Amino acid sequence: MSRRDEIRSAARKTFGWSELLPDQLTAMEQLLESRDVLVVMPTGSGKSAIYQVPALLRPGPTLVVSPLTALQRDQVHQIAESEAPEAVAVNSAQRSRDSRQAWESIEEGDAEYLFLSPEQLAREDVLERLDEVSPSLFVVDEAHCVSAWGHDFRPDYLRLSPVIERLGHPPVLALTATAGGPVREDIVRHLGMRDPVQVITGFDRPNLYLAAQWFASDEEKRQAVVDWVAGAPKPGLVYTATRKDAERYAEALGPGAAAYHAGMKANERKDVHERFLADEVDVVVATSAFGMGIDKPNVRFVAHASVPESLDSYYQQIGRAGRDGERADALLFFRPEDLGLQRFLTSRKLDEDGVREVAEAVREHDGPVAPRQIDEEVDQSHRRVMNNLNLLEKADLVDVRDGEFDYRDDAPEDPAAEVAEVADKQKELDRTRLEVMRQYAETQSCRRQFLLGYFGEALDEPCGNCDTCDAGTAEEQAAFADAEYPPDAKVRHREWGPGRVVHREADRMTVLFDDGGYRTLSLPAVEEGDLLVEDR
DNA sequence: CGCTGCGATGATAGCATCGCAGCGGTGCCCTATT
Repeated sequence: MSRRDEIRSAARKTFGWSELLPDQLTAMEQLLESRDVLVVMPTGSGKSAIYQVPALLRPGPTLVVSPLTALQRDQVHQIAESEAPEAVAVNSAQRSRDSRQAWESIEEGDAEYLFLSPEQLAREDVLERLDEVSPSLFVVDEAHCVSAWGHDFRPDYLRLSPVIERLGHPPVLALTATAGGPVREDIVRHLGMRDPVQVITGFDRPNLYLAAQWFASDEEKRQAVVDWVAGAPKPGLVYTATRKDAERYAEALGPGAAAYHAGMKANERKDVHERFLADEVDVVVATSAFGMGIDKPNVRFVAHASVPESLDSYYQQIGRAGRDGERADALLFFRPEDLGLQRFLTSRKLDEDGVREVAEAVREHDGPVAPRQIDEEVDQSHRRVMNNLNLLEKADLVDVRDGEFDYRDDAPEDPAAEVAEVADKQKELDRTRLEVMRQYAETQSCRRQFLLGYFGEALDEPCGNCDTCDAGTAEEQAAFADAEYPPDAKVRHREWGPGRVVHREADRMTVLFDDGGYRTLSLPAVEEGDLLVEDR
């Protein structure tokens, strides 16, 4: 039996899937060839199947790293409803007895799928148990979290690579619905994926009507959001930047609307979530806390009452609309002042004293030392220690082998200058990502071309299903987009070096540079100063 | 970065303006109390 037949047969017998998409099949096949695979596919297109089936055909258990315990629970239940072998999770949200039983099932070979958070993988006792059971597949679900959260919010996401190595580098599968170029590179680098096969399906969601409205005053914007949502087909989602706004808008929208944010009690959040899925709540007004793992087909709009911090987040959030393929609206209510809040939220202040303290602790060990050990020695929160360790690694001040840190002999005693440089670079990238978000909001050209260009996908003609196409400005702008600098074209800048074209508009273009983030260049200046050459 | 709320000030009777401090998002985890 050929490998493909083997896969198809297992999919049919165990899960009852009579057909697999070509991309699914390709990814599964590569995993069985022991290749690392990065998959970027829309939610609802069967990403989970990509590990669920090959797991059956490889000898050991499959480890799935998942960011939320709620997601883990859902996945365990979903697998329990199929004919597949048992799935279990180990986390702090369940009774310790359940976790103990989960380990036993895995160790005895009864369970095939094990769900863990990255934080679990920072524990020595967990790693020792994993050593014993030798996972044969290492899956990172919602892999964009590596890039989105790893750099500050959940630093253990950047420490998965040593875990993978310790386990003998089983094939690594990274799954996500949203990842542009830099995010993909981040995932590959931080997971230490080896020559990964990339399976990327198109980003376009043609049934989403894209639009943005510009406001000068906060009051007008608020009124416009409320009026528009009141008249829009339901159900829908409204994203706000703050918890307070989520509550305020929910209040203004009346009884059909409910707020959702991380400041609410767990049972209230669960209740809103469930009532939304059951069509008992028309509109959820939420912060970014709402969304991951939500697969509701009939969401008719995603409105943003305030800009998110990047087009990556924006695309992720609007992607929750129109999964049924019917028309849905993605409307951004934009006010330039709102960018200030995002600037604040994404600006991480360098913890200079903390880095020094952590560096000192690492240096005091003559040989390599485990992060866990430093965590015990230094009086800082786990998150803070891990972030500071990550910074030392990024600044190249330590050698990291098998997950252990060794302060380099040739590194300066005081890490401050080197670490500041690395932190500044990250900050600059964040700043430029936000700037592209502003450009999307203010663009006169086809919004879909802009959005797809950001993800490295060229759309030859204006889409005809966005506000700038309706207004005719997209057509005017399109006339400028000659063949010279199409989206994704490689260029080289005198100062910033190599980069990729993201967007082209009348007399300016936006380029993502490997060093320097997103930059907008004036075309006359480029031509006059001979700043850019095409780089093939 | 920009909004909100507070108290002090000022000009003159019920309020207007200024300055300044505080706040703003995402979730693991595990521990000490009810």
